[in-house]
Amino acid sequence: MKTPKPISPFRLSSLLRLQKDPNLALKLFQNPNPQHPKAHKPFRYSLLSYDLIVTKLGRVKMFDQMEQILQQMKQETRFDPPEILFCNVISFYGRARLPHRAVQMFDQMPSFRCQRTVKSFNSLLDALRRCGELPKVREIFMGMENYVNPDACTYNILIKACCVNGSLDDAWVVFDEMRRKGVRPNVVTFGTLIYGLCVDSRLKEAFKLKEDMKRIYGVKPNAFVYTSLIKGLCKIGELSLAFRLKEEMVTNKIELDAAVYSTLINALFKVGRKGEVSGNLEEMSVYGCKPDTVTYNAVINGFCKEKDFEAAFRILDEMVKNNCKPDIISYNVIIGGLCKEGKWIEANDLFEDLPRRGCSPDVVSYRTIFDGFCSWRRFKEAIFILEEMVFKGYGPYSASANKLLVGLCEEGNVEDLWKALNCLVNAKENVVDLDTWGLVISIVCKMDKLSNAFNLVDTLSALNAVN
DNA sequence: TCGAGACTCT
Repeated sequence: MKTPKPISPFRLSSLLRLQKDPNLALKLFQNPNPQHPKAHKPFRYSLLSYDLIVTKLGRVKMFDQMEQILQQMKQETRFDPPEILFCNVISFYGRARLPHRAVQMFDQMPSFRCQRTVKSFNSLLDALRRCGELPKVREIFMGMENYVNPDACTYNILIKACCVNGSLDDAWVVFDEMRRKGVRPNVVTFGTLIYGLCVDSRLKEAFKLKEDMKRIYGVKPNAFVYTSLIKGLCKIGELSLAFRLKEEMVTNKIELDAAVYSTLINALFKVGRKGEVSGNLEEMSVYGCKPDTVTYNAVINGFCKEKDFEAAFRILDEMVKNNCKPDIISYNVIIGGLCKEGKWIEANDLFEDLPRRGCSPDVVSYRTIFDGFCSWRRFKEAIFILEEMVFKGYGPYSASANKLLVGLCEEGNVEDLWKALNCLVNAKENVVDLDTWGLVISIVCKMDKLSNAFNLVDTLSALNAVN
């Protein structure tokens, strides 16, 4: 058999682009020519292939492997890596809540022969904002003017930080400073401010700003601005005004997107107008926007609230058919709905089927199914789940844990009570309230030998140590 | 994926 031709650096990039599995992509990158072991000169990796593999690894949080590739890239002398690559790495760390590593990457950039502009500063600011490191955001912003000129993006990040923090007044201070420094606010600036106002239910001000942005600043509102306003109107039950706003988008030739419809569909279900949902879904295709996972999730949620699980499962099938992958939220909604109705067998079936469906349960899935078992007094099943979730580092809702303990006390089931307590000791935070403790102690003392009461004291001190 | 949103659980 003929040995295949060795892979060229150019070909490696296209193969990396096609490879969806990050582990396989990494293997491919590390050993592009398994058929030609060491017979050739060192492989001349292109900058593009570095960029592709770093992005792939960063997206799935394979940070150790990503750092290794970065070190390898540092040794390359044939090119200087572009700033955007590091901006991406910084933002991966921000999304993964690893502020230290974001700062580290920023600090190391010069050693990669890469100059830092306002873009890297912005990436770092946003990463720190996501991690809630607001004092650090402030500190870096104060210092950055010695190196670069803050741009609109910089101020937008600061405004966002204020809005998320619930301090809209501070957001206005930043907005004023932005204008004083001669930086023109753009559509993101206004979008962020309007979003903040809507979340705070200050709709009057939000609508005024929408007018001002056009009239005074010459910035046209976009779909993002409209969605915030529509959501704000839905929240106060003004659905007809919300729909009128959607019509205004059509009149003003602002492209409708799935988010607008997800918001409206969610609101329709909430006020019991589910009959209008399918009409809206049809209208979406008229405007050329396809429902996405969030839209479908809103529909699934609506059906579950109506206890129409058949319809909910039908939507799951429809998603698959329309090439729209259900995510963990889609499943959590159904599992939660089933649990609420006492259909814990069906809920557990779906829960256990998650891996086969290509979705791993998250902390919400565990808490939901655990609460379902506790509410319907399926204590054996609950303890089984509790063991698994604590092992994974997830903790239950406090109310569910208390339901379990109280239930076991009522049943006088000291053995299972013991098991549950041992699990809860290993949970990250103390979720058992004082009244429940009192009950547990009195039951154990009454039911069991004194020795267990001593053990219980040990358990209690272990919990206190955790606290 | 240098900056903004819509869907689940508290």
